[in-house]
Amino acid sequence: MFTPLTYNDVNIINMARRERIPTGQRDSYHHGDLKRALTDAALGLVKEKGPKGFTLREVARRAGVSAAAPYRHFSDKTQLLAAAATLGFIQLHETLSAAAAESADVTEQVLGMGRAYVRWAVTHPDYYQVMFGSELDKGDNPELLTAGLRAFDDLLDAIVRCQAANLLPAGDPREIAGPTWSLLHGMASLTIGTDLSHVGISEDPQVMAERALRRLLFGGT
Amino acid sequence: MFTPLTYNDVNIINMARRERIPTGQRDSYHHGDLKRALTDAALGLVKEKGPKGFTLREVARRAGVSAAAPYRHFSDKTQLLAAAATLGFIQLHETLSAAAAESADVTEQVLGMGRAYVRWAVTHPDYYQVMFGSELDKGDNPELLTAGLRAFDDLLDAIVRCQAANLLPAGDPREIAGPTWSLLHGMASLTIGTDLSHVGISEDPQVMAERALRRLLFGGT
DNA sequence: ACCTGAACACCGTTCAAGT
DNA sequence: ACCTGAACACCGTTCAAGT
Repeated sequence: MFTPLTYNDVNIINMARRERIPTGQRDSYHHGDLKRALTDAALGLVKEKGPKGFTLREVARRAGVSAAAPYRHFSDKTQLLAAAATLGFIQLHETLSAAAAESADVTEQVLGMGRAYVRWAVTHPDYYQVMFGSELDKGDNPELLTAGLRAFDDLLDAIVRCQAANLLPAGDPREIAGPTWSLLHGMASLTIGTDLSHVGISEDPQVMAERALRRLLFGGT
Repeated sequence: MFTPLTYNDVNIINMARRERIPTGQRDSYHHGDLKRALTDAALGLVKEKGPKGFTLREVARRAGVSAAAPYRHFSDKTQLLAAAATLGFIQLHETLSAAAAESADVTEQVLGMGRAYVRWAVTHPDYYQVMFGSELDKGDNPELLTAGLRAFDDLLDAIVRCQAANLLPAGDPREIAGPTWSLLHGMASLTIGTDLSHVGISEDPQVMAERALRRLLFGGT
């Protein structure tokens, strides 16, 4: 709605949807899709060891390729990480829009998206850390930026629907989306880092998020 | 109030308050305080290059010592980073308690703390990233954990004062502190990562934080 | 008790050379 | 056009040896 799909998005989305080709079935990548194999391996490595244990050489090893090969497809380590983060944002976007589609009540749509946001984050902590914790230069990577914008647009759309129903004050929806996203991101990130539990807060982040959203947006009790 | 000072805290706090001794003035650390010199160098390095460019060998170099020397004082790189993060939490705590002391109105105290929180975070992005972004095992480092708890207690105390004044619902203050901290942390962290501006939100995070806190806590408009 | 020197097993990145 | 091999300048960490 706010950011139309670009040609690159379509590529990325196709990339995400194409079925996985087991890497062992090819004896050579000369005619295969090494770029894809590398992002796949990167995703697996992030899932296994977290963004901290992510190594370009190990990714190359898993793809069955020399340490120098990735440089034909990514200018450096960060760009490969950015590709992984991009796929994460696409998954998050799909999760959010699916959550919004689950109810006809616009209020319940925002709340459901809030729950879905923290649920996805805490069940995919490694992706989430790559997406937000790795000081990726989003300005440096248009595909990553667009994928992030699409996820944000889900939130924005839900807010606009509430405004249209007079359940939220009219005006620039981003003024509402900013604090909303901050709340969700903060909860997700503090939960993943176990900071909340260290401080004696053990509540389910999903119910915590819903309660807080109710107060923040609709003045609920 | 919730977590009394331990012996270690006192050490850390003294460490933070002691005046800096220029490292060049000693020809040998055999009788000096290498541990202190290392944390000083670490702080400087974090400030210059961010947590990503933080290197144990470079820290040792700056302290004028061999690459192996730090291992007499820190079991590994993470523990030195944790020492830096600990000093960050002490600074944050001092900032927050100072902010709370600026007003007699308890409502204004929480709002002022909120503003102070995001202000400190965005003016010390490198510290903030070390404190929250570097997957430091807080359970692994009691001094870090305690320093973090002390900062959190500032928030908790302010909330308790509002409860006592019947401006917030009675009950476990942590149920209110959780979402509050999440909101502030989310705003700080998205601002530092420039995610908010990428999404078209350019509002001053301090005024954004105050407005959102008003709504979240006091049902303000 | 505290530090150095040298070593080990890794990194990210570059570049000539191969096919 | 795409990949390899070898090299470079780094890391974190360990450990015998020095003072």
